[in-house]
Amino acid sequence: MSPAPAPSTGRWPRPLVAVDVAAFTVLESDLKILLIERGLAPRALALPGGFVRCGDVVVDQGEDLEAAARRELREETRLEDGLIGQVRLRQVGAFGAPDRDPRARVISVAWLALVRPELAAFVRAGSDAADARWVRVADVEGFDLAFDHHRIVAACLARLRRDLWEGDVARELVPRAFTVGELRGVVDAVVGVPGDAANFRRRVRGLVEDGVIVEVPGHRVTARRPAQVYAFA
Amino acid sequence: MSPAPAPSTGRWPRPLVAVDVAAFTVLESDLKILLIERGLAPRALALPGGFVRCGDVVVDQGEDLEAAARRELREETRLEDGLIGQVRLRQVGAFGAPDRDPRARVISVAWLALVRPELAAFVRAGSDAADARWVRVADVEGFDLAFDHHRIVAACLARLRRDLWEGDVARELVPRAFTVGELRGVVDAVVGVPGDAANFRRRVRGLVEDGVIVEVPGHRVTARRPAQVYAFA
DNA sequence: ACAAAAGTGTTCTAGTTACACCCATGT
DNA sequence: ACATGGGTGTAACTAGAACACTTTTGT
Repeated sequence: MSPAPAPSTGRWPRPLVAVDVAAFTVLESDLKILLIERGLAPRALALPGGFVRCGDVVVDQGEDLEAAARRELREETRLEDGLIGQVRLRQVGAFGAPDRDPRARVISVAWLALVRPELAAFVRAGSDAADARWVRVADVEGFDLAFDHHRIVAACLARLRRDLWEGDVARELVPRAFTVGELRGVVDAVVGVPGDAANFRRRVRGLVEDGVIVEVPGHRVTARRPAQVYAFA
Repeated sequence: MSPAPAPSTGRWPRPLVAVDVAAFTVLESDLKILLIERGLAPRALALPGGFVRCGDVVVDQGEDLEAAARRELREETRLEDGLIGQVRLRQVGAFGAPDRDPRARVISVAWLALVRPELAAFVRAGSDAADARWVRVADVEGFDLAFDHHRIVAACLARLRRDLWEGDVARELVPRAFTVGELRGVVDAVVGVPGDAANFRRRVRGLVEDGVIVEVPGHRVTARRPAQVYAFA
């Protein structure tokens, strides 16, 4: 709810509040997640993230949760402001189990981010990160992640798969212009197993009829037969 | 993510972290939500909730977020521990916009709770609440709620409707034993508009065949024709 | 010519909707 | 008898899965 006895002062012990971002992309037909190697404290692989800025708490209450997530993503990946602005963030939930960070009570709000493959190439380590790299989701469980980040990744991944079709998640993982085959490749990568190409095409045709996707003049010239190019409306 | 420079001490300004619970039930064919009249500070209607206990932050990090929500619900409704234990809580999300509470930076984690009508009758105001009452959801937008609780209510309501069928939400809103008509009444109340009775029955029959619902020996004797009684498996 | 991907068509099934209808019972 | 809710039947429509098939290109 909110304070009542002790408003601004902080008579009770307060937790730290952080944001963590699970950024996904599709590269080389594989669903990948962005992990950073922490430059500080527990030197392990982790999701990009950090503490929410609270200002001085009296005249300035600081930044929004989403703004914090976007800022952390920007700082640790060195993606420019303009590029990060294109990335939409979805809140997945708060993780606040008591000893998730043994050093202090930290409650973390997890965010899901979808990054276009074109942008994904630009990420490089920044600020608190010693390294930043895209890791195959299939390989993640083999890694040793900091804190409860394995749980957070699992939750974000579930959310991503759940919202694949509704909530136009796929649109944020393909280049602006794409062929049906490319879109199918992305969806297959997210789902994990390939689906029927014919049915997929039908589904896309439905989206075209609904105006969600529009046909774009050109044709993509591939190694094989050229395909019609589309774009999200 | 987590601390690194300043772990336990709190070098940066820390926010307060609260939990708010949107508890729903169905009474008199209406979907209702539990609101309390705050006994403290901003004297307005609000969701039951309060601050997360963080222990001393060094040897004891305090309680889990869900535990905090359950505790607040128990304290402010005076429902016994055993009864509250039956209520399942689902996390809806974190609300942390900068000036949602003008007095201090407060980040609140919202929880959705479903309460059986049998239990709903037992709630009465407790601890920080001057009053506690069940309010028709349809009437809520007319009320003046504390902080951003209107937003929280909207999010929880959306979540409730979304998960109505999957994630067996309905089971937590009906008495242990129920007739098809009663179950339909609850679902209709949540959805807002009544559906087709015949199709609903068919759907329930499907659940029976799947073993989700089982037929219970007795018959309910109503004002009209007695109906078969069912229970969730 | 051949492989490979683009693109079309067809069938089967299951689920949802809408609506007509009978049944049992308390008043 | 009759209104009311319990309970059944059915036709129309829709979405999806499975799979066979043709077309177009680069090599």
